[in-house]
Amino acid sequence: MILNVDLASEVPIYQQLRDRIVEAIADGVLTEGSALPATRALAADFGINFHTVNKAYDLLRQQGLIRLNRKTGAVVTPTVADSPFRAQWTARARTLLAEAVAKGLSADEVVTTCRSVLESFAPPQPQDTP
Amino acid sequence: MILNVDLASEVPIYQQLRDRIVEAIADGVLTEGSALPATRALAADFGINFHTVNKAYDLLRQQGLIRLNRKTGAVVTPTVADSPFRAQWTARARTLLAEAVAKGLSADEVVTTCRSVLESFAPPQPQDTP
DNA sequence: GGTTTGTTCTATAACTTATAGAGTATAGGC
DNA sequence: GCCTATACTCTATAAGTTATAGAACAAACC
Repeated sequence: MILNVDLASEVPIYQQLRDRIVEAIADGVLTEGSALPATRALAADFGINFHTVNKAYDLLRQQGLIRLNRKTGAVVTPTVADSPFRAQWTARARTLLAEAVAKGLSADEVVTTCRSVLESFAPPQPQDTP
Repeated sequence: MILNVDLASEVPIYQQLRDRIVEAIADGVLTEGSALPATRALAADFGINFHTVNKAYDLLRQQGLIRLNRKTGAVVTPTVADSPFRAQWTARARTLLAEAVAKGLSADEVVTTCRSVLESFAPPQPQDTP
């Protein structure tokens, strides 16, 4: 798993880590049951402090995307989008979509962009294709 | 114009203000040439410091959505989504969309939600409908 | 028992958020 | 032309956030 984190960015490192892991889950790179690297190992990889990785993992745990175990480490868990999540997600989407529209993009352009991003996710897990 | 800002939220006030104004522009509540309230007046409305409003306006100016003048105040300007904006917007959309997919929403559900949010924007300016 | 892993605690420097007051520029009235 | 109202601009400051750091603890596993 390759997580692209920019240490020079103004976006907090723990947030970038969280975002990249969420994207990896959406991508299907990380599937249910996949183990994430140990906090100390991942921190060493990026040359950052393990507390920073800890914070990213903690956000993911709060969101219900991973489970943390003493020895097992962080494991991706199956999740269901509940009603509060949907409402909060829609509110955030509203802001992002508004930004595109305010900058003059048409609704169709925006939908097309979203669809193409979504298509780049989750390559259907290899099934028997006779 | 009613801007719904939550002073108790963990989201910075200036960011909420910016987001609500962007949404008002997308909504068509604020159109090209519309004047925003004066910083001190808006600050007084919310019972916050005018510097905080200033920061929100400054973000909008950096994004090219409004223009600031000494006596005229803040005015909504026509904008065009350039290539860097599109790229950066798509990257942000990727993170948000990934979150929905990671939480188990289907691509279709997500597209439908986006489309319905987009439809709630920009009631097409009243034209002659014979 | 020792290793590996997450968890917790305290501490600290640099940056961000929000507030505050004084200063400066411009439009319009006298 | 000068004055005043208005609102942007600069500097300062307190509180909170981000990232780092070291030390220690707890549980699972070999």
